[in-house]
Amino acid sequence: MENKGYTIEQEQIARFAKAMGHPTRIAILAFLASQQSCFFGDIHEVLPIAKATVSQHLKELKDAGLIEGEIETPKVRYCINRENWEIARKLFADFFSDCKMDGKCCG
Amino acid sequence: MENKGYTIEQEQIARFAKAMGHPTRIAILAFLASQQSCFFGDIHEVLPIAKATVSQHLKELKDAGLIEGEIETPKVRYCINRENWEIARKLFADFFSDCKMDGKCCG
DNA sequence: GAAAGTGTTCGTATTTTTACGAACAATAAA
DNA sequence: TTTATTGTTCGTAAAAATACGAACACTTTC
Repeated sequence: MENKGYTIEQEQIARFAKAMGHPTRIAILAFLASQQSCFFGDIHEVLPIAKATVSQHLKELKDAGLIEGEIETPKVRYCINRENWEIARKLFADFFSDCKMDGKCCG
Repeated sequence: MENKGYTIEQEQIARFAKAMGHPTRIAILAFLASQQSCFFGDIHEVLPIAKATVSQHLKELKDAGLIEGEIETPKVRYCINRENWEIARKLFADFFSDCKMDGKCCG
């Protein structure tokens, strides 16, 4: 249960990054963000992998908080989790602007 | 060797994200970005893991293009790769702003 | 009730990741 | 030449990630 010396923010950005660390999951997020459709079947249709695998990737994105799922019988609708999406956007933006390098490496 | 239907950008952002998908590597990047030091020994000193493991994480960050290493006998200096850092910054920023959701999920 | 459509879960196999100590290489110092 | 210092590489072990088909659950339709 101990965090091993990393900050909460570092753990959080790593968790988001890890969830985004696979092309399939990036494609899923991009598809959902594009608002073309939110149904599992349509997501599966645009991906070159088995539905069981798609389901698995969706679960990871959900566990990371980037999306949410909701049954809409007989289909399942997945959505970007807007709140966490904004948190992630900000975390990454801040992370990348926190580079103090002004022209060269440290002394 | 085939890309499986994902775009170059999707593959690229996934590659960056994967490299950032571990708290230790986020901590390393933050440390390097903070310009406190660039030497392996100092990086190792602030982390709770064996030097072999630190070296391994550094290699992954280097392979992803986020940092670069240079021998400065008898030490080794690691730096943020500014060019790719900027590419990554932009990729993530664009990715997160590409969410078309205006208030609710898709129809 | 049987059959079809939609996804999830299970079991499994393969690969990758993470972590460590020990051994190694290279230079500098004694 | 021996000894320290600084990191990398090797070998290995354990855990996690990735992918698939088969089986399952649930509703709707026939």
